[in-house]
Amino acid sequence: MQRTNFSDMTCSIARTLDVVGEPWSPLIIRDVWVGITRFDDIQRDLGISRKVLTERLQWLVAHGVLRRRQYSDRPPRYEYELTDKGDEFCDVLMAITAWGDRWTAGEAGPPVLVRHRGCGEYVHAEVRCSHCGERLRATDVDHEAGPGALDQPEPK
Amino acid sequence: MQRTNFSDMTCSIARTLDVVGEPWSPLIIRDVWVGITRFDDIQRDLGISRKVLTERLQWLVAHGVLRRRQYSDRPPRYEYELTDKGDEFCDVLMAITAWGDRWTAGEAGPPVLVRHRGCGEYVHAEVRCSHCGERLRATDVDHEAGPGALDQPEPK
DNA sequence: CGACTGGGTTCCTTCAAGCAACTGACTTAG
DNA sequence: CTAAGTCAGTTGCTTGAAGGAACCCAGTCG
Repeated sequence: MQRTNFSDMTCSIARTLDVVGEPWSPLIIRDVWVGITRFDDIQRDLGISRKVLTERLQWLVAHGVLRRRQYSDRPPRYEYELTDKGDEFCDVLMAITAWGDRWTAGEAGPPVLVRHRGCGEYVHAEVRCSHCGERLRATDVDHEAGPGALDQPEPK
Repeated sequence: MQRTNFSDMTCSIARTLDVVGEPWSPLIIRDVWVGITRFDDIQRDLGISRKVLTERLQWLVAHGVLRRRQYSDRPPRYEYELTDKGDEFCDVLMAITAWGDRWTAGEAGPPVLVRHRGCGEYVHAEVRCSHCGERLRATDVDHEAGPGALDQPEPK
């Protein structure tokens, strides 16, 4: 874990990054999401050291993002699956994918296409207002202190 | 920067995390977004070491997420602002905020409320389909190899 | 029994973050 | 003019996390 304790910050972004703020965790969650759920398969797919994968998986399980599911009794064998908490983190992954497709894919184009089962099209994630449904851009919103804020008047 | 070269991976998530995959960069971008744009103000707000802040800022400028803007000629003084690339990363930050509000805020509730200028309500980011506008959840999409994929048949 | 699979664990090295002090450019007040 | 203050870094050292490689254990199967 990072040395700075981001979970102590009064900021949802920082607290989230405390759980998934290094690169491997989002990639592991992504792998589990697309069906790569076993230790060796994840390790092979990501090229991550077994030690770090073990630690990340334990961390993500401890933080309720993943859970282990036994898929074999003899011998006892486990795979990982997303919890609801992990499921909803995929919103973030989709937003990251959309940004990455736009700014890091270069000439080759996106490595992965996202097809929406509902409409059948290749789509990307759009961030929209939960109330009126309009596109939410950086300049469309104001930040105000919420109930969980400290007594600081400044937005964080 | 991390030792693993995530930019070499054929994966938009990994390439994005190569640029912003440690906790400080998203927090710095968030600060600049909400108007905390000067070195000392960012440093004070985040409690980050001056050394790391310098490095992160230089990195983000080099990767086109931030740019420096001179706000004083005598003495020469700079502040940081979002590029278009950085602007669009705020979509990711809004998705992170929504997830964090839901899963990390606890009893206190969200520290920051997001008010949509368009409809005036306190809202959160919803990830929706760019084509039909429906909510996009983890189980609503399929991943398929795209033009930038290697010759692997597996989704990444 | 040996080979293999699955899922780790251990040890050592390297690198990035944290801390504290320092630096340089510039301005302003006494 | 000098000293103090602001701004934006830079430097040196320590510490913790990641990477790499080897190793380990439990269990199954031929």
